[in-house]
Amino acid sequence: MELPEAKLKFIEAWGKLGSEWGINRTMAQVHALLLVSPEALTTEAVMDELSISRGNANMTLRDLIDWGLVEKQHKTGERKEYFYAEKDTWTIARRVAEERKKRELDPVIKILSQLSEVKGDEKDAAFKAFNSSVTNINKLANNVNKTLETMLKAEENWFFGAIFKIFKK
Amino acid sequence: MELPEAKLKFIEAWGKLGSEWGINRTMAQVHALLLVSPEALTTEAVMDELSISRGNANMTLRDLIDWGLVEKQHKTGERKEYFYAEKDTWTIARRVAEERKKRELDPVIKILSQLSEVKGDEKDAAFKAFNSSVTNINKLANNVNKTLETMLKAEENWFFGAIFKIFKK
DNA sequence: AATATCTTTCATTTGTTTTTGAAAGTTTGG
DNA sequence: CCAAACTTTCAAAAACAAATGAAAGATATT
Repeated sequence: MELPEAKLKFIEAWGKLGSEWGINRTMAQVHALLLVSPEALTTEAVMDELSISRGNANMTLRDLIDWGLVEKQHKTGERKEYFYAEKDTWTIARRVAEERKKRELDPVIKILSQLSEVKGDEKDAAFKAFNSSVTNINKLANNVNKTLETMLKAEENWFFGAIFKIFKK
Repeated sequence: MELPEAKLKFIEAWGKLGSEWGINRTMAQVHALLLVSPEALTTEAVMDELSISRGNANMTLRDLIDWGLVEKQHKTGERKEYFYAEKDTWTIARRVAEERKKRELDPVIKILSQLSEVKGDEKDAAFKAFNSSVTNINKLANNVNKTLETMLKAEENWFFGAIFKIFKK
C-alpha cells in the first residue's frame, strides 16, 4: 500500500470511528488529516484535501480548537492562518476524555444523584425497582468518574503500566 | 420529587446520554424504562409509556436483545411476549463494552495494524508524520483493547478495587 | 480611505437517521 | 382449516444533523 492510499484509509477509518461515537464524521476526518500532516495546514488545504466547503472547514477547525486538539499558527510575513494538530496520542486521549466527561458524564451524574435521593414506599415494587437501579447506576458512574479523574492526571506509561501490573498473573 | 416524575427524568437522561454516545435515543429510553420496571413489559406497554409506534418498539426491543441487555419472557397461559431487562449494572456495563469493542474497536485496530506496516521513505516528512501518528495510535488502541479484555473477565469489585488500590497514595 | 486578503456567519439545501403504520407473516386454539 | 392474536417487515414520511456558499465582517496593505 502506498502512502496516499494509506492516508485515505486512515482518514476514513478515523471518521467512521468518530461517527460511531457521536463525533461529527467530518470533524474526525479533519483531525485525522492534520494528525498525519507534518506541517500545519491552511483552511484552503483542508478544503481541498477533503473536498469540503469553506464554511464547513472553518467551523470544524474551530471545534477542534475548542476540544484542545488543534492550534492556530501564524507564519511570519503571511496573513493566512495555519492549523496544527497535537500529535501526542496520550494527550489526545486525555483531552477527549476530559471534554466528554465535562459535557456528558458530569451532567448525568448530577441527575443520578438527585434521583437516588427520591423517597418512596418501600413496599411498592415500582419504587424499589427504580431506587435500586438508579442507586446502582449512580455508584458505577461515580467509579467511572473517579477513574477518569485519575487518568486525567496520569502519565500514559504510569497509567497503563500500573493497570497491567495488576492484571498480570 | 415523586416517582412518576423521577422516572421520566431518568428515561430522558438515559436517552440523552445514549444519543451523545452514538446509541439510538429511543433504544436507550426503552432500556431505561425496562430498567426501572420490576416486571417484564409487553410491546404494547412500551409503546404506550413512551408514545412510540409498534414498529419502532419491536425493532428497538430486538436490538436490546441483540446487545444482551434484555430478554424475552413468556407467561404461561398467555400468548404475548414480555420483555425484561438485566438489572445488574456491572453486567450491563460489560455487555455494552463487549458489543462496542466487537463492532467498533476491533475493526479499527485491524486497519491500524495494517497501516502501521506501510513502508516508505524515512526522509519524507509526510511519511514520517503518518507513520509516527499511526504507530502511536495503534499502541494506544491496543492498550485500551487489553484493558477492556481484562474488564470483560473481571468482577466489578475486583476491577475497580484493583484500579483504586494503585491510585491510592 | 480604498483595496486586497483572509475569516466568519447563517439562511438554505442536502444528506442521514429515525419513526411510522399498514400490510404481510406467524403462531395458537377452536 | 379458519380466524383471532400477536409479531415482524419495510417503503414512505418525518425529524434531525450536517454542509454549502454567498455575503458580511475583519484585518492588513498601499
